[in-house]
Amino acid sequence: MKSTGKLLKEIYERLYKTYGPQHWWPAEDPFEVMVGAILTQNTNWKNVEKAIDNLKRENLLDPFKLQRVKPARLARLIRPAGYFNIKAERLKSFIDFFIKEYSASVDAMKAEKPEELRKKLLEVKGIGPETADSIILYALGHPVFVIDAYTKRILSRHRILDGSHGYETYQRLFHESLPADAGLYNEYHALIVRVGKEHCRAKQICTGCPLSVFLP
DNA sequence: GACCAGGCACATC
DNA sequence: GATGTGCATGGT
Repeated sequence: MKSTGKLLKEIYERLYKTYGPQHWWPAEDPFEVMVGAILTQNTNWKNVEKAIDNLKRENLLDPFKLQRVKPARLARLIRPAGYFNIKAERLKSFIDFFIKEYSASVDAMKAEKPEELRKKLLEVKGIGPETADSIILYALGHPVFVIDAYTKRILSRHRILDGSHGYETYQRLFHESLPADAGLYNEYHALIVRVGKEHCRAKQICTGCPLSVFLP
């Protein structure tokens, strides 16, 4: 019986050899990552890009401008990303937090200890564990592993961990199995999303999946 | 036309 | 603590 830690490392090696670097997060700067992290909740990234392009075109992709923009206008601009009313609210609540707590300074936010920052982010309405960790890893570069629906599905299908566990259980598994390396966590999560999109959708048998060699 | 996508909050049991 | 539901667009 192979240890889980070793298996997770082998899965990473195989994904990296198959797909190569994924160059995440696809954004120009940390603030754009934060906005994207909220907009991509349960939503295809292509739709998020359209919403972000709209904000850029209106020259609104800035904390202070977004704080001032009317909710109705914000919702209209992010419409392609879906759930636009609720996401407009979530963006607003995050931005209020970002300005109040860190004066909209990425460096100030980065100076916060990741565990403390995570707690604070989770108190912001509309930010759950995945969004918080996406911000901490992809916007700030701290080594925190991001768990998403694909991660759970893949671990479940490979009998590594069944689907009945909470977010932190999955995360702990990666943290205990891998070195605390932000570059590695960045690439691994991106690769999981890549293989998930191509081979591990909800109601799809994993045919031709590079991970099929690891199936029980 | 069904199904899905890089979740989260809230109600109810 | 588990389970169900609303939120919504755009691509396959």
